[in-house]
Amino acid sequence: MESSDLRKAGLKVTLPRVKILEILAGSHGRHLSAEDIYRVLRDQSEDIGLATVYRVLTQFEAAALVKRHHFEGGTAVFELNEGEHHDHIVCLDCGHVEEFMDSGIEQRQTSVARRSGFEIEEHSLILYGRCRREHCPHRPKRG
Amino acid sequence: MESSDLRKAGLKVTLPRVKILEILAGSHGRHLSAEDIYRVLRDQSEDIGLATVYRVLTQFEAAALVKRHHFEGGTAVFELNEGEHHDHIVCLDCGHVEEFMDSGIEQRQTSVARRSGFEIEEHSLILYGRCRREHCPHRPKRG
DNA sequence: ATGCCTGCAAAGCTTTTGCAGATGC
DNA sequence: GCATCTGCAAAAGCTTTGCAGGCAT
Repeated sequence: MESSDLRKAGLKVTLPRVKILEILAGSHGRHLSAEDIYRVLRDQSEDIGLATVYRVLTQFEAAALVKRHHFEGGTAVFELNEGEHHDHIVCLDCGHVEEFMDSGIEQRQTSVARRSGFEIEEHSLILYGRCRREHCPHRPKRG
Repeated sequence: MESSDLRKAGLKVTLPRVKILEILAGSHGRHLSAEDIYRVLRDQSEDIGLATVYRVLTQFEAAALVKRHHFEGGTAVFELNEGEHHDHIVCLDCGHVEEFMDSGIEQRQTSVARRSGFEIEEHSLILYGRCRREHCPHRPKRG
């Protein structure tokens, strides 16, 4: 994920865009909100406005460079679009997010939709639960 | 769905609450936003504030009288909680919502979660597609 | 040089909250 | 009578937009 991807998407290679891509790439699968990214930028002493973060993320989404998700709680989170589709399990205690893909679920979705006379364009599947790990601090906020 | 349900939930039987229950019950499965309900109330010349609609819906949700869903677009929609669980297919053209339940999907969700070390508390599954019906006007706004 | 980008501030939209008065039980 | 409830208006939270200047190509 680099500058060439920006060019390919018809976007000029600018500092904010490159920085935001880097942050998403370095998030190790964590799903970041606009505010999260903005905070990281400030920590790096980058002079980039929150509005720009939103604008860039929206452009990235339109260019299919990132995916936007609406987990519980009003704020959207973003992750790099690595190509292969997956769904999410979110821990209600610690906010930890795990990704999964189950072709059985995908298939049944398609047939359920067809049975109802729909042609699926996309879907959103989010499981909410408890991960019960040692590191899980039973705090409801994302770390 | 009547006054007794309110009492059972520890809520006083007041005009706004009864009216809102009625509107949800009379929506024939349509999923209404707070604003939708507020509009219906105004049409009925009921002098009930939008803040009250939100408050009542939140209380109803806590009392498990209604379910809240976040379909695409920032606004939440509500439906009566009739007991049996189901998921949703939303038409991207006309906003038509169909409900479904597939025990195969439910089962696989549980096993996928267990495999990841989670215990599922709840889930959100929404399919987005095109219903392609005669009545489907290809307009993106909810009718 | 030109047109796309950005920062800032202000606005937009949905939802929540504070408060004084009203209402159910 | 007393606690709960409601209307209004104001605030809050997330996100978008207008505008004037800045930067990539």
